[in-house]
Amino acid sequence: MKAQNELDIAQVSKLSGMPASTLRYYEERALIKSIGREGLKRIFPLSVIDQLALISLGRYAGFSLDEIAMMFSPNGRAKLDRAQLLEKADELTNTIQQLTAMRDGIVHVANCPKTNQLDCPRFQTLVKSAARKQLMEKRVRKTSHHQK
Amino acid sequence: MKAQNELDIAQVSKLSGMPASTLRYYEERALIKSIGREGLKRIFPLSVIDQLALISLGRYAGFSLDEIAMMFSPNGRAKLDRAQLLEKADELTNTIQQLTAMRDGIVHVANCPKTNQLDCPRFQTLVKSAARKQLMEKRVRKTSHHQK
DNA sequence: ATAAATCTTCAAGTCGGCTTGAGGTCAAGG
DNA sequence: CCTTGACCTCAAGCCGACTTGAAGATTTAT
Repeated sequence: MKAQNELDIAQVSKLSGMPASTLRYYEERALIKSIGREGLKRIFPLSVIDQLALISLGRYAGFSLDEIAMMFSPNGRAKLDRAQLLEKADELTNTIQQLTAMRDGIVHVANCPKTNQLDCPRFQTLVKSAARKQLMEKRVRKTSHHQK
Repeated sequence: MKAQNELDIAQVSKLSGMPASTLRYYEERALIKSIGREGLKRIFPLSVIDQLALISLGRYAGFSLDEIAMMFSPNGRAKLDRAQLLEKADELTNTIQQLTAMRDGIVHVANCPKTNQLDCPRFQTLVKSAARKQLMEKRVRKTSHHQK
């Protein structure tokens, strides 16, 4: 007895690609809201799909769930703050630059004729700049760039 | 009674910028090796500084400690495998591209005149491609691009 | 009517990379 | 000789974002 613009958790899960456990967790964290219950079962509005896509995007861009939560107004519409967005963009630019330097260094080392890479001056530079950045930025990188 | 090319943990900590607890942890994980003890106290060879820089670099590039451990031969010299390095470089290239797309999208949204960003077609595209990537790659991104 | 499927809650577990804290040991300085 | 302080060990805790599992409720299909 569900309206055609309402979804149960299984449908949301299928449409969004997220497991039901994640959806419950997100609701607990107030990132999404179910519109009611049918018996015990949550009913979500169709709009939750867009919200979830936005959440994916935010996560992907490096926002924490707390940050994302703050981007939704109490009524559930997105309220993306321009300054905040540009700040995030800047952070991404930094990260991109560093990763680029890193990648170029790695490629160089892979092709470097020196038998012991530690002796390659360019490698040393790379190592040192990475170390310096770690110190300066106290960057907490738990990044894993591998998929598998 | 320490030779001039040997360091205690406090000196290593100061030179590397890493807390002593991290150094002990790295030794436990067999990433570094102390060369002996003076009483209870660990003595490290000077070369540990280079190794730690290399470890920083590796972490920064997204290697896990396990991966890094495998990059050191039993004698402690780095043995960087060319194929492995190039693979890492490829991963970085992917990450860089995605982050770049993300940043450009964010900047666009920040400047987009539409009042409700969800209505911006470009934003929708961005959101969708992010969602698609998450599904396809099952990328486990615990990345946090923020410092603080 | 009853069994199977699907949902519910809540607590606890997982992962990686450390940090923290309690309690113990040891070398040097006063 | 004795205190101080730098070091030690080992176990436990922390973080974020979920996942897992047990036990119960409800709906749906037979």
